[in-house]
Amino acid sequence: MSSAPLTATPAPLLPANKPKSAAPQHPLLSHLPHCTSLRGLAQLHAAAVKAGLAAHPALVTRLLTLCTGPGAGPAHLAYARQVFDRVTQPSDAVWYNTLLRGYARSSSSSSSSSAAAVRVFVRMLEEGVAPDTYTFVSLLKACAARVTFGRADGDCVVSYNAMIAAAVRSSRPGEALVLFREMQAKGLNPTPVTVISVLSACALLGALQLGRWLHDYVRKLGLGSLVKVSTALVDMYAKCGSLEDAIAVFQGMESRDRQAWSVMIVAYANHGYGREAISLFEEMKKQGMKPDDITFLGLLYACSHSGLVSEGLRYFDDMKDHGIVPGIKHYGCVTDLLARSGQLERAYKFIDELPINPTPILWRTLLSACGGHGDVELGKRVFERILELDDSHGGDYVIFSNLCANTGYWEEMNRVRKLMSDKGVVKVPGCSSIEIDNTVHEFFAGDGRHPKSQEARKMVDEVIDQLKLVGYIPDTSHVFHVEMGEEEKAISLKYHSEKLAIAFGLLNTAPGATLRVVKNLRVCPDCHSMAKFVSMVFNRRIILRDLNRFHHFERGICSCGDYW
DNA sequence: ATAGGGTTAG
Repeated sequence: MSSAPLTATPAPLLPANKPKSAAPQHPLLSHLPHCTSLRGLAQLHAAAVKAGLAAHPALVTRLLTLCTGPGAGPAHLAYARQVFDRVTQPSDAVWYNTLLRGYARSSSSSSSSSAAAVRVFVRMLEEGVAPDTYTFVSLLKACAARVTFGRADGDCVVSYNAMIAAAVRSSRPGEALVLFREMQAKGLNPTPVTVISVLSACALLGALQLGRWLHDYVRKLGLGSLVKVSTALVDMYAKCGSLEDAIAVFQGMESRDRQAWSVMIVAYANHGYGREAISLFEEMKKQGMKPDDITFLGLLYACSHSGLVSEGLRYFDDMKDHGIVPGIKHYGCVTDLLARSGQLERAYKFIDELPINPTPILWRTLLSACGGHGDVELGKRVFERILELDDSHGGDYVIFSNLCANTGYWEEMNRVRKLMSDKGVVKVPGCSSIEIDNTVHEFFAGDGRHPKSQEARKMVDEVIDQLKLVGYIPDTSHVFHVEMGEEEKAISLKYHSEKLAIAFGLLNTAPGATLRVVKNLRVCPDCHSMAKFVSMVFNRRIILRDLNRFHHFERGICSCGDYW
C-alpha cells in the first residue's frame, strides 16, 4: 500500500504563526500544487528548507496533506508527525486536523493510532486551539468508539455519518439506528455514505424490514446505480436471511467491482451454497475481474461450510498463482475444511506447521471439530494448546467439557469444570432475536429479560408437547450443566434462546409467515432438531442465522444438511 | 487546505 519509503528527516522549522498573506511567493512553492509524489515532496521539502522557507504554511499543509492522504503508509505518517512537531506553535486547527486524519486512516491497521490521536487532541487543547467538526470526526474514526469529548456539530451530516460508522464498527448497531433516526428527525438528509453505514447496521442486527425500507429509499433517491450502495444492499439482504433478494440486487447491478463479487460469494457461502459460490468465482474470473485475499477467503469459507474438501484445498493452492499470500484467516478456513470433514490429525499438523503463529481461534476451530467427531484424546491436546495462548474463553471449556461428558470421561470433565470456575471464566449467555413489525425482540437463554418471555416460555411448552407427539425427542447431550438430572437438563435445554424466539415468532406472526431468527452463538443440535420439527408441524419457513452461517428450515429439513 | 462508507475464519 505505502509508496516510496521516506528516509529524509525534516529540518527544524521556525514558528509558523505569522500572517500567511505576507509570505512571499517563492518559485519553489509554486511547484507545490503540482507535486503529488511523496518522494518528490520530500525533495522539495529539503530544497525549501535550504532556501529558508521551512515554515511556509503552504509547504507544511501540503506535506501534511500528502503524508496523511490515501496511499500514505506508516513511514509517511511518521514523517508528517515530524514535520508537525517541528512547527513550534501550530496555531491552526487545520494542521492538527490533518495529522488526526492520518491517525484516523491508519486506525484500522495500527492499534496505537488511537492513543496517538488522543495525545494530539490533548495537545491541541493545551495550546488553546479550538477543535472543530473536522477534529471531532477524525478523532471519532481514530478511536472507533463513542467519543466522550462531546459532539462538534449536531447539524452536520458528516458528523452523523462518522458517529453511525463508529457505532457499526464497534458492534453497536442499535446505537447506529438511534443516531440515524435522530439525524432524520433534525431534517438532515442521509447521503449515500449514511445509507451504506445504516445498511451495515441492519446486516449486523438482521433487521430485514428496516433494510427493505432503506432499499425503497435508495430507489426513490436513485442511489441504486452506485456500486457501493448496491453492494451494501446485497450484503444486508444476505445477512438478514434473504438470499433471494441478495441475488436479485446483485443480478440487477449495471457494473460490479471486486468487492461486489466478493460480497456475493460470501453470501452464498453463508447460506451453504458452496457450489454456487464456486461458480460465481469462476464467472468473476471469466469476466476479467481479479480476485483478492478477501475473495479467496469467501471461497475457502464456502468450501469448508459445504464440505467441499478437495475443491477448497485446490483453491488454497491457487492463491499463489494470483500472488496472494495466505493470512491467518485463510489458514483458519483450511483448518476448518480439514477438521470439520474429520481429518483431525491432519488439521492438527497443519496448524502446528504454519509459517505464522496460530491464534487461539485456529485451535478453537479444531477443538470444536473434535467435539463434533467425539475425539476426546486429540481434543485434550488441542484444549491444552489453547490454554497456553488464552485461558479466558468460556466456550473452550464448554466444548471440551461436553466432549468429555459425551465420551464418558467424567473425571476429566470435573477437572475442566473446576478449572473454569477457579479461573472465574464465564460462558457467554445465548441470545436470540427476532424482528416483528420493525421491532427487534431479544431473548436470553433461560431468563426472563424480555417482557414477553413468560408468554414465550408457555408457548415453548406447548410447542414441545406437540412436537413430541410426532417423534421429537429432546437431545440433552449438549447441555453444559451435566451434573444435573435428566429432568433438569431437559428444562434448561427447553428455554434456549432460539427456542424462545421461535415460539415468540409463532405466537406473533400470521400463520405461514417466515420466521427470521438471529443467534449470537452456534445453534445447538437440539434446537436445530426442534426447528426442523417446527418447520414441518407448523408449516413455517424458519431462517436462523447463527454465529457461523444460515440455516433454512423448511418441511422438516435444513439447508445445511445437518453439516455445520 | 483538513472530516464520513460496504466484503474478512470460529
